[in-house]
Amino acid sequence: MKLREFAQQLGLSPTTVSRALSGYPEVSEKTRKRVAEEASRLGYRPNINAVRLATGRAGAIGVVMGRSGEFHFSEFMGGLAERLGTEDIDILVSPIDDKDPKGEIQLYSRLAVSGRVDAVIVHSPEPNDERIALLHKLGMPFLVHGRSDIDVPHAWLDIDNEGAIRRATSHLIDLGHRRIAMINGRKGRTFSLHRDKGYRDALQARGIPFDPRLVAHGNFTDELGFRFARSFLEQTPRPTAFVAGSMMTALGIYRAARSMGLEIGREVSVIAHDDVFPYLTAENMVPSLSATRSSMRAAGARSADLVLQLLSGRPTEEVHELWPVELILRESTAPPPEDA
Amino acid sequence: MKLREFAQQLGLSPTTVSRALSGYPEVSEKTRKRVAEEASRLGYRPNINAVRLATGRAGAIGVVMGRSGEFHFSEFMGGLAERLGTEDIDILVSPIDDKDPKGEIQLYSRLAVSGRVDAVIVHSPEPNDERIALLHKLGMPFLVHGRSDIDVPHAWLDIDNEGAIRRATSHLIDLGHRRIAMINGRKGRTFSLHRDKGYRDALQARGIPFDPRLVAHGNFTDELGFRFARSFLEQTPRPTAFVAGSMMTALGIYRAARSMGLEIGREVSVIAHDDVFPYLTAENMVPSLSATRSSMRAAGARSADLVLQLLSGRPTEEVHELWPVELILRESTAPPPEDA
DNA sequence: GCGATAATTTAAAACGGTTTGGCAAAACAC
DNA sequence: GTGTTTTGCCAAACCGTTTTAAATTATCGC
Repeated sequence: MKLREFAQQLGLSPTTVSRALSGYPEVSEKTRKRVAEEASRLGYRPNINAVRLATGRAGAIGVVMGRSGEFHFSEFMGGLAERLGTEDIDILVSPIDDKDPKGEIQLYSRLAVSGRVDAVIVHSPEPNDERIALLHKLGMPFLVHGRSDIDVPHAWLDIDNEGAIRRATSHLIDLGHRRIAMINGRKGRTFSLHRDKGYRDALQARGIPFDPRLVAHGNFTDELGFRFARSFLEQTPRPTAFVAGSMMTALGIYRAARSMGLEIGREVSVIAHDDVFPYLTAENMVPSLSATRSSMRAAGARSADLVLQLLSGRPTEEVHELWPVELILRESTAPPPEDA
Repeated sequence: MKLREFAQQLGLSPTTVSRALSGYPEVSEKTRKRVAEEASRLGYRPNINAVRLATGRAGAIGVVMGRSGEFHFSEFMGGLAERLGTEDIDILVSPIDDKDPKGEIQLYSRLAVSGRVDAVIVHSPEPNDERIALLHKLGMPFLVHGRSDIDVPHAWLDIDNEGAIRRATSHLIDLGHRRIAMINGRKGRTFSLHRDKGYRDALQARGIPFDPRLVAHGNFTDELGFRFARSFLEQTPRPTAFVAGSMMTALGIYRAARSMGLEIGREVSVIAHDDVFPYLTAENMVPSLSATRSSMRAAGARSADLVLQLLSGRPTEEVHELWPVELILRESTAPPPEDA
């Protein structure tokens, strides 16, 4: 049913009906109520594409999905979708080929120009992120999940990676560890840099020299966790503790330690970052995994909120949110063995 | 820039330009080429919402995302997005609260009525799936990822769950196992039923009685894998082998076996289904995991293809695809120990 | 009860394309 | 050279809303 017919049945003009449904003040309460009732009775729904054309709004926000190791992606999306489910806003997913770094910037460009989204979310930014510069230049509203040092105003939601890793590392030092390895995320991403900084600062605060041979960067996969952990553990003296970037990395570290006959929580301590997944929990690992924790799903939900705020006019400079990260100690952390 | 202005610059009518860009035959090759060139030179792009309004097409396909344990979701989405990236079709993600089974059918209903999608993808169907009946009734094109026994024509893409599990189970029997436990997916889903059938048939073919105490159903989480495996292994006599529904389940089983001092690949054999994730690979587990394997990402990409075919008029009855599943034997499977 | 003001409602013009039906010009048959 | 097709292009109608500007009706002060 079209607006025209519907309005006719009500004995009103299309204008009034439209205003009534959109909650404009120029229509009397009585009329509004009648319109709302009849609409649900007769099942009238405005044609979404006509609305979008007329308003110039796309009614969607864009999310760019990387190709590799994005297991936290569905959690973030879940949160996003959860929050947006009640609004009339869609989520538009675009894929990006990780291997072609040029392609990504083009993709954002297309996304912005195409008018299919009202805003986009940028993930895993870099300190000087081209995408942010581009979106700002194009005037497309966007929220950064993470942060950037770039000299361009941008709204962001980030977790306190630096503080989390500083605390985790400090805790390991408190326990007596001196050789602490760090398996971090992809080089060049802001969150990796922040984590690096937290790690270094914690060491420095206790006068422990930084050893580049104990730090590795890479995607959050079980395989890299294993390979890096393995190569670190083959050094002499070997590290007595690990700080790791993800649950998958932690799985790899557990595996590596086990493959070398080392007992986690006694000979090797591990703290990893946990994004909180329903299908793999730090608490259930054996031994249970000490973790810095922050819910990816919650971040997704909040991101949706913030984007909506941006779209309804809240100034970019106001939208900065830094979330604290919990440190949860479990069995995988303990003082180093006597002989280490 | 609008079509009007663009056409004017070319000295053509909007009609001709529109046709030229859409590849209609009524326009000469020379003109078409000129239009295409100028379009990219001047950066003209049709307004997507105007196109959608005029054509009545939504230009998007819908995917409903469950809330729990959906770690394979991002892989499927990745495949989908990859294939759809080249088309002018968006992916629209809608969330569903798993706890409210009534909500899901309503969501599909809204999705279909709202006109925001041209087609939807239905996941993890049941033998008599309400959603399928609904979509058929509403005349909304849809592709089922999985299959249903329902008496309603539906296009589907499925993997041969039954055959895969039959082979896996048979292989374990060949190795000498007699007490084989099965940790399957959620009860009531077609794929779980198919796997159950494959399991039972394999047993029956060898005259091994079916023991309901060796079968469990539930979400694909590490935790459930652990709990079920643990309780099975506490039985006497205990099972000597496991067939499991997912990588996460396998992690749980590994953990359970280890927690009871049992060696996987010697005292306990395991075969799990592997959807192929970049961040967690069966080959890298210790011991490496024997698996039935089928790429979720490939299924996503192919699903996109099939949906496009449906939309361009291919009859539903023709769109049925059953994918064979590889069985890859690694270290986690071996003959049962002598004393078992 | 009248003019002024406020509260409602409406007709018509966007929004930016696609598509139908028609009309010249060019190509063809004879 | 005439009548018939075919080819290439165009004017106008249409898709279903929102929104602007104007018209109507209700309310109010006096």
